[in-house]
Amino acid sequence: MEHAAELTPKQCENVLAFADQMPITRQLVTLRRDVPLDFSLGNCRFTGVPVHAVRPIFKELRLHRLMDQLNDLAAGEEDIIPAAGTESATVVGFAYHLVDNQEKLHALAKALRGQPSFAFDTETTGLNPVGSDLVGLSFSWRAGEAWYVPVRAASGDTIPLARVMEALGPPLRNPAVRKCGQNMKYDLVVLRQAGIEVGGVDFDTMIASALLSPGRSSHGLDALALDLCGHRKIPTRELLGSGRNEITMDQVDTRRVCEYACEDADFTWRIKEILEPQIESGTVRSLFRDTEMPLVEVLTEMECNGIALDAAILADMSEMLAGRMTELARQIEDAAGHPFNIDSTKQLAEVLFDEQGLKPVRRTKTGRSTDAATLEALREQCDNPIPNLVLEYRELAKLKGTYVDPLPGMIVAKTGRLHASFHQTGAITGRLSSSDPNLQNIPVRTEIGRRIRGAFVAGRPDHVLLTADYSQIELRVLAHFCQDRALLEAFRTGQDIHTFVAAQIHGVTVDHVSREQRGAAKAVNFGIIYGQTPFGLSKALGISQAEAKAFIDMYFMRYPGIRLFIDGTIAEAQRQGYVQTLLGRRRPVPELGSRNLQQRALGERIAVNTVIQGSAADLIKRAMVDIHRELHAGGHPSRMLLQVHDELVFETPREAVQAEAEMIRTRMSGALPLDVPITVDLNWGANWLESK
DNA sequence: GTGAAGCACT
DNA sequence: CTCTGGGTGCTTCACC
Repeated sequence: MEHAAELTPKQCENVLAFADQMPITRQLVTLRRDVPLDFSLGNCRFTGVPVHAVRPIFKELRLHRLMDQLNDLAAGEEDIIPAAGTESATVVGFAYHLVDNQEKLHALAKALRGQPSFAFDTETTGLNPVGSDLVGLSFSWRAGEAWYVPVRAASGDTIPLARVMEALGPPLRNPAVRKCGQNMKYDLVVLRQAGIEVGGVDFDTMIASALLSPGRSSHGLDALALDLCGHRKIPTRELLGSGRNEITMDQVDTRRVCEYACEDADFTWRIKEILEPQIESGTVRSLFRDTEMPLVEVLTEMECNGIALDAAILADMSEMLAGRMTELARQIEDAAGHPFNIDSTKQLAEVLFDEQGLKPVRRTKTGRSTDAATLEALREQCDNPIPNLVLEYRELAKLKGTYVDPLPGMIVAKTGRLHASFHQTGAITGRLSSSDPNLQNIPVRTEIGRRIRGAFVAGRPDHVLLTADYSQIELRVLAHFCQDRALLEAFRTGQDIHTFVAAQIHGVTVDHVSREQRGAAKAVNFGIIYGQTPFGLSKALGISQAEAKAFIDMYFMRYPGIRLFIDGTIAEAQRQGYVQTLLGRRRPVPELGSRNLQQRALGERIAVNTVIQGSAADLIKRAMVDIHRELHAGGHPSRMLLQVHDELVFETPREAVQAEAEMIRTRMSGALPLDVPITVDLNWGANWLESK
């Protein structure tokens, strides 16, 4: 028997190398009969090789066509999977089962009901869980063994979805059966749309990894399987292709999806077995168990809820912006004397600096900067109209291209709403991030930008959007950490903190503080959080560096506790190599070990900022979990829609808004016990703009 | 496809 | 003398 295959010489080399180092303990499964094979790969010839020795070679090299041929060869030996409990200790292999009839389905469901815990994964038609359809589910509760249940396939019969849900729904819902998964929120959203609310959400490997190894570059399953298990997973690209030829999972041959999906569940289980003991014995146990894992379900619900958008408002804005941008473009090109692409920084730099003779302010890595700060400086230094026109053009282009035009197209047809993704491991500090679309950077600063917020509306009759903002949360966290008496006192007496600080620094009473004095105090207050330098402050306030330095010195003299906190935090980071937030979230700060002065300064800023920003993130996460529980306890009609770092947005019936606001205020201000009061500002209205 | 520049938010 | 605020995600251009 000879099976020729088109292999590159390099692949042949790999096969031979792999076959050579294939110890007998790497045999995947024990075949009932050995079928010696003679075959050739390219110009390499193999003779008398047992099937079971060649299978792992093909598998490791992802030679699916050859695997198919091999399976044909071994026809009649389908049942090569050792029955439970019979596998020998030397078998370290893969036993992946395709559940393609009712009997197998019921056997699986029965097995799942009997497990104290299992890993599961879903395959879908898309990357965004809302609006994607379920293609199949995979399960595993023992390393090396997994099951795949197709519910939607390109070819071949599948068991009707209703039957699958009937069988698998009970074990999935059962809170007594602990579930683990990789990025479980994704699967929870998918299954919720299929009518299943998964219970017993217990262990997310992605989140565990993020807490245990915050310095890792990736917490993806592929990376974890490689690093923790030494296993190179089938790349998704191999099933779906890439670019214009990309297909969806429901178009892939079910047997190949089975291999892929089972591998996901299998390795999720193996990784959970590795990480769980580390979580349970480590300092992050409570953070993981009491905050991050419960938050998975909160975010699942937020994503399913989505937020309504008034597309007509944005359509009007788009037209208005287009008109104004055309006008600006014409004026810019008139001034330049010829048409050019204003969006191109390279072309703009040529116009400004080569043709118009303006003096470059700052260099970028590749050329001369044309950013907003540069254009503002150019506007001041000459009467050329172009910088100012470009500034306005840029503002409008940003709003139109990033928000006004794309957002309406992202409304999910089935719900009529926007469903952003919130990423729990997105930010190294512990903050959430948002994407597809990012609803955490909707404009608010400029008048025209704010109008976009007006398009985010309460989507149900007689409802309002209710927003709850932590007031000065990072400064309160700072006050809590540094225990500076003056700062604590300011918050305890309910002062406007910037006015208060300005009054203390200038030695006047709060009612004698000028606008400028308050603005300067505010800039310094924020600067402390971000690790600002005299240079940065002087730029922010338009004062000299000497003045800025004097102001900062005065600040630290007035609040010596802050200086001690900053120095102590940096020293701790140097000693331990990492910093820690209120709830014990860690972040390594390797920059502090750098020989580069600039890098070390960055490390110092990172250390201080992470403690403050990360602790504020801990706080709002706790509040979200508490509020979610209260909402589910019953009697509360509000839905949580968005989180924007220090703000939560809810949709609430107008008649209940007062009571809901008070409940939310209580939960948010009581989320964690700080040594300063935590105040929450609540506002509501028909849209996000009115509720601010 | 990838990196850089620029900019929206907190 | 040089550098000079933490953390994200998205769009566009330019280049490979």
